[in-house]
Amino acid sequence: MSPGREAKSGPAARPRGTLTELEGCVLGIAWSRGPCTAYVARKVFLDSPSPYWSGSAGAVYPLLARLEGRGLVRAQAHSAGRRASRRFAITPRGRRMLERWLGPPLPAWIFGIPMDPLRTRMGFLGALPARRRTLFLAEAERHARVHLEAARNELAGTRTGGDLFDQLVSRGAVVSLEARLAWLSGARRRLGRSR
Amino acid sequence: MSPGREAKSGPAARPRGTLTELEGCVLGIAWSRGPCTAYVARKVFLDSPSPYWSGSAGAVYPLLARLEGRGLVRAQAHSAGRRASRRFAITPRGRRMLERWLGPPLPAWIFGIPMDPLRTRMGFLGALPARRRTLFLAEAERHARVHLEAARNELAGTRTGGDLFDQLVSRGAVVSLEARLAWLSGARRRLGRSR
DNA sequence: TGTGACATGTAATATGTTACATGATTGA
DNA sequence: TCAATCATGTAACATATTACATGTCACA
Repeated sequence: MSPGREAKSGPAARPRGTLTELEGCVLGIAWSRGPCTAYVARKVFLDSPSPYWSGSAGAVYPLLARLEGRGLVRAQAHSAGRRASRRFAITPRGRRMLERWLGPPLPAWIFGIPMDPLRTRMGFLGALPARRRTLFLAEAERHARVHLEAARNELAGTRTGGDLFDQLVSRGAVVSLEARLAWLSGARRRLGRSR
Repeated sequence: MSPGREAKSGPAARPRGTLTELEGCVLGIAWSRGPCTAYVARKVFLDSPSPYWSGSAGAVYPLLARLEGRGLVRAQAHSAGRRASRRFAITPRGRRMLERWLGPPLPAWIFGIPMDPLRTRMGFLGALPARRRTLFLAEAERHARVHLEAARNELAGTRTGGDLFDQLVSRGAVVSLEARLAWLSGARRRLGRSR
């Protein structure tokens, strides 16, 4: 009945032959964009509306060095203009690892309830005076609408030009934000009634 | 139009007077459960269907020591049976910090598109042969149904006994899993058509 | 008397963040 | 020529994970 728990991808003694989420993601970028520089990979995160990864240089450059050390990408010298640079191409081995990371099978935690900092806070909202609770929900709903709008524009953009899987990703973001907005509205009504 | 980006809570030179998500959460637990031991706080994560935090001892014990050092909780000696133990009670200062963490105002990243490892993978599904893509979606949908069922049971449980905010949290998990399931079904239909 | 669950920690480790340093390119 | 942006890194750091060590309790 209960879906159960399993070790999640993270630091400290990570099993050999696995990838962190960020590593899998960067490897996927190297696959989908073809040979690309570290900065191009960073750009994906820097431009992404999802705040989960910052795309910080301190994450991406060492990560690509790590993937190179494991033989999952290969660096090619590449001179853009006068400046030396390196392009990372996925290797056949990297390709196999990417497929394994994509699954199936997938570790169980992947399917668990995704983290949502708003939901986390909702559980402790009783610690706020009623007036601030109302403000909390109003602010959350306002921002949720803005983000939903942005995600819908993004989806419209991918419909003309992006590939099918980009569309599905954008669609996933939209439905998740729609669900959150609906949930917030429900919470506001619920709390309004029980005031 | 675009919601923009902002520094997220994380390690390295975190601004004074802020809390990580896990710290805020544990502080909230100390508030909602009243004075409680570290193990009670761990239990919340260990028993939670959300895989985001493991509730590992190595996270929670040092975290509570940190909160104590900042004067946000106070440890009371407490002998359960013969064994010495410590109960952590939230202080007035901790209470104020909790309220600040809860917001409003909240940092912008809180409202961003939540992380979803399934959505991340969807973007690279083109790297799999069509047959494995189908398996991926089938497995994902199957697990999604199981988790949704569990979340609905959880929600039913909070309706009889839990407080209002616990209900809202459970409800949030349900709508998020419903949205994900609907999205996965849509993706399966979409990929089936374009085969 | 021993086995397993409960409970409290510590140690070692990999990760990703902020902040910084540096050089190239663009354009006002 | 100066500033801003693009681009490639490195350094210091806090965090949370796994794995381990240890002790207590119930109960068979």
